[in-house]
Amino acid sequence: MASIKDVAKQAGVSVATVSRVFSNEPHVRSEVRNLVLQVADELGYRPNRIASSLRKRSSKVIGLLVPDIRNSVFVDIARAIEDVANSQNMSIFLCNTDEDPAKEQMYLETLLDELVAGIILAPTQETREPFEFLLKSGTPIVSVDRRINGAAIDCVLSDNVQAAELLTNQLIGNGYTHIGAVLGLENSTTGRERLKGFERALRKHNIEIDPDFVKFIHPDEADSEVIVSRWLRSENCPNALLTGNSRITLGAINAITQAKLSVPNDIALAGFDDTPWMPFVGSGVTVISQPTYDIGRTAAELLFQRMAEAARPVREVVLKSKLIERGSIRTLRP
Amino acid sequence: MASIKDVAKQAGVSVATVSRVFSNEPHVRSEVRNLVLQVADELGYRPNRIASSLRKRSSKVIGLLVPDIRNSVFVDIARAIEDVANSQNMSIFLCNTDEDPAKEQMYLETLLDELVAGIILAPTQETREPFEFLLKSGTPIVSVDRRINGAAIDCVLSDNVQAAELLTNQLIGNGYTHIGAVLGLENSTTGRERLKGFERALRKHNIEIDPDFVKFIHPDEADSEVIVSRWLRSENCPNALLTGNSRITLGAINAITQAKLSVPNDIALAGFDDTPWMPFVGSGVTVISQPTYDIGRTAAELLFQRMAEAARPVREVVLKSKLIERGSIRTLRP
DNA sequence: TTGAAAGCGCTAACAA
DNA sequence: TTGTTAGCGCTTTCAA
Repeated sequence: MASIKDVAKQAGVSVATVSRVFSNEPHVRSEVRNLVLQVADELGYRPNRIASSLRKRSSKVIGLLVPDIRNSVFVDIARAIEDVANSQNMSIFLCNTDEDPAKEQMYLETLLDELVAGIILAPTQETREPFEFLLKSGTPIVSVDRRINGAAIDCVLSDNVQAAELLTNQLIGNGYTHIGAVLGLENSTTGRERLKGFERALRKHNIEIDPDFVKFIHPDEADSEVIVSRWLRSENCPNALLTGNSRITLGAINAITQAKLSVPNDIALAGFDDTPWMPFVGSGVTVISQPTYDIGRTAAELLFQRMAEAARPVREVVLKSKLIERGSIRTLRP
Repeated sequence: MASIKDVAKQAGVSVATVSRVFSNEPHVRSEVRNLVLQVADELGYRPNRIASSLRKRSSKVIGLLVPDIRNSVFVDIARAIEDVANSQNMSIFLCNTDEDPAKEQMYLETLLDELVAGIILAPTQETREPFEFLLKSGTPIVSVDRRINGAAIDCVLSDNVQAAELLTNQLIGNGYTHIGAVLGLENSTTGRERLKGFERALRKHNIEIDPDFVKFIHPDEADSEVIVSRWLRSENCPNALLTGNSRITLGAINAITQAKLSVPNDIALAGFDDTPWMPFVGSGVTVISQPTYDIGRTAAELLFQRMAEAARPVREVVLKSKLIERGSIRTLRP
């Protein structure tokens, strides 16, 4: 593998000049630049990114931490970030935290050891304390989907409170008052804010909030199925369900199907997150569609802006979700 | 940030000794080792991975190239690889190629520039030639889901021919003879092998193969919808569909729904790739379930084995898919 | 079992 | 506009 020295020697210039050519620095005679480029091409030279990173104390890589890339929201966000990074000739480290603070911490430390140029994360916790070492490191950070309270970092998320209220109103408007909510973990922004929206809608309509009808779970099919199955077997069973993400929705549908019940005849369903298949399960599921790709793209753009200018004012971008009405809520006759 | 020098000075040993401690080399007195560890802890020292990579000419990162992480197969594979990598204290670079050889080439070069320890890729092409530079680099490589012909590299895929034959037989066995196949790109292993299985099944049952009923597309909803819509409007319309992945399946369902037709009454459907939602679209979709997570895990394991022993014999692992019968094929009365 | 020292390939300050 | 040179932080001979 040819190094910068080989190119310099072969072209009869110094290594500094070769470095300047490949860093697109202006002060190089175009004659010299062309010669260097030609020689580099002949030798098959490519700059060693690791050496460059060591010297500059920053790599051309950004770290991405998500709970689980298999979640439709996070895979869209990841794809968007990768697209933006790619356009800037940068790569991304993919890290799944599984909502586990210890795993998250381990990954963050590794990312710092790798001298990443920046980090985008969906934090597993909302308090500032576990991220203190990260913030102190000075590495540019953007949080997505969730906030870190009291941390002056850029943040991109969707309007969870409003969205949950919208979804709940959709149920209430169709005559439902016994609504069970199955949400993601309570100590995350999304879980908490969606609860807030849910409760706000109920309160505005003077519907009593039954604490048994609100469950926070590890946001996947399995736990969702367990909770919903239990509800379906109980005497005091909700007649409508609010689900906190697409996997929770699927778990709920599974439980309903296994109980030989059907949506929307026996129970109404309104969920978070649109996916390509939501139109086709049953008679379609009414959902909140988050602008997932835009969230990722915006987060990446904010990160690059911060990398370019560390002192710029911190921004929090809240993107609008929209309600997509389909066939999972029938109107209840009073 | 404390460096190895700081630790050495503070502990009264040489940097070599500190290096040995953190590389878990045996020849260090345990007394000295403990002292170094303690001092390192006090100073908050963590080895700089970039410096280590430069010196060792190999990083603790493996590159992963997939067509699109949003594809359910590849996201599972990616997750599995990440799990294995994580257990070895390594990170992964995520790269989406979009089935574009130029993008793939660009990423591969970047990965080499980053001195990755290994690469796992689902190649966009089957010929050896575009990967010549990669093979020459000596970087450990494993291909997943697809082969590179004539390249002596480890490879993990599923039994595409058999699976396609199984799926086609399922349709034929229920009385269908006008079967349209919508498959992924022809120049990939999966596309080609699945066609082979499809044709073999037809041939064994003496059913004529209509070339108009075989389409290779960019494997996503949009193109699938276009093809299937066109078929549905034509006079010579298939009465059953074989779809090459979950997104193609979704596109087909979309086209069928828009044509006011239904599965399985008007048209039968059998597809590749099981997803959590396949049981719930319509009366469930009969599919081939590939062992996606296992494919990824196996690929990562082969890669680590090759990293440990460059000269070991090349392995090709073919994992079994299974047919999952659901409600998308009704039996045709003759 | 330990240390001294060379050097991985690059960037950037400084000098010319 | 170009070159010289000193490291970035680590690993790895080689010698002790």
